[in-house]
Amino acid sequence: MAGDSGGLTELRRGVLGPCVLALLELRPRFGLELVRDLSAADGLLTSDGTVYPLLNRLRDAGLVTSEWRDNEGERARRYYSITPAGHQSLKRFRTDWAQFAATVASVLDPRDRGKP
Amino acid sequence: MAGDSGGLTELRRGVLGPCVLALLELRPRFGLELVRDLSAADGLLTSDGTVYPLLNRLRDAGLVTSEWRDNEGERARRYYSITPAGHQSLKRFRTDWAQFAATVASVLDPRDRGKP
DNA sequence: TTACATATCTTGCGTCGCAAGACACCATGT
DNA sequence: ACATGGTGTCTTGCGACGCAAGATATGTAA
Repeated sequence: MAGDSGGLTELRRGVLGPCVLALLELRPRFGLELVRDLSAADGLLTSDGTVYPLLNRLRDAGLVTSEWRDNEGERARRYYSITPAGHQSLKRFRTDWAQFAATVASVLDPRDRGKP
Repeated sequence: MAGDSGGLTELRRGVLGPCVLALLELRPRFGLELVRDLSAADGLLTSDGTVYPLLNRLRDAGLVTSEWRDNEGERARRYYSITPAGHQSLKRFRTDWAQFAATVASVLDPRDRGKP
């Protein structure tokens, strides 16, 4: 159960998808690049085995598209791009997340309830 | 997949336990009372079927204790109290959560990350 | 050749929130 | 007496998803 240092793994559930969308909103990226970017972000991700199924789910949901790019002097890599539906989904998640995080913070720290 | 209004269910994973601890930190409560309190908090919880297994897990982990109280004029109810280990776990989660929420917010909303 | 890094993808597993339902108790109404 | 509805605890089956580990393929360097 406690493979990681605490229950942080469970926290990542449902967050990784939107985070991928947010990264793709800046520019298209390939799979391992996303793994590196998310790992760099305070260890949001620990294994590439998480990302490829996740990207497939996002693609099946119509939130991203993928395309092989075989530029000269580069390896052939599959690049993912966000779709308009992905933009919309991300936009909605941003407000959902803000609300959710605020709710959790208020339960965790009831002092801030009344208001400063 | 989109049974609820978004993927909010997944967000609750790993958060409900600490939220229960935070409520028990204020005072002991019984199961259905926790259900009502968490439901009132912006729908952090939807079913009592979530809470009783969760309380068992917290008890097995030594984070809460439970005790039947049969006061006169009241129904017999099982009250849960937080333990010192529960306090410690909650304290740690508060910092973990603050860090995690900040990380997610920064990925979702990349402000001044030095990188084109 | 050997060895290692890069890159994509698959498999099996464990956790946990959820809906639905079972069971028991108590108060009230007819 | 009997039925009804609210309260309270608990169990079962399910589905979603992050993770570790491994498979495969290719490019670069010793």
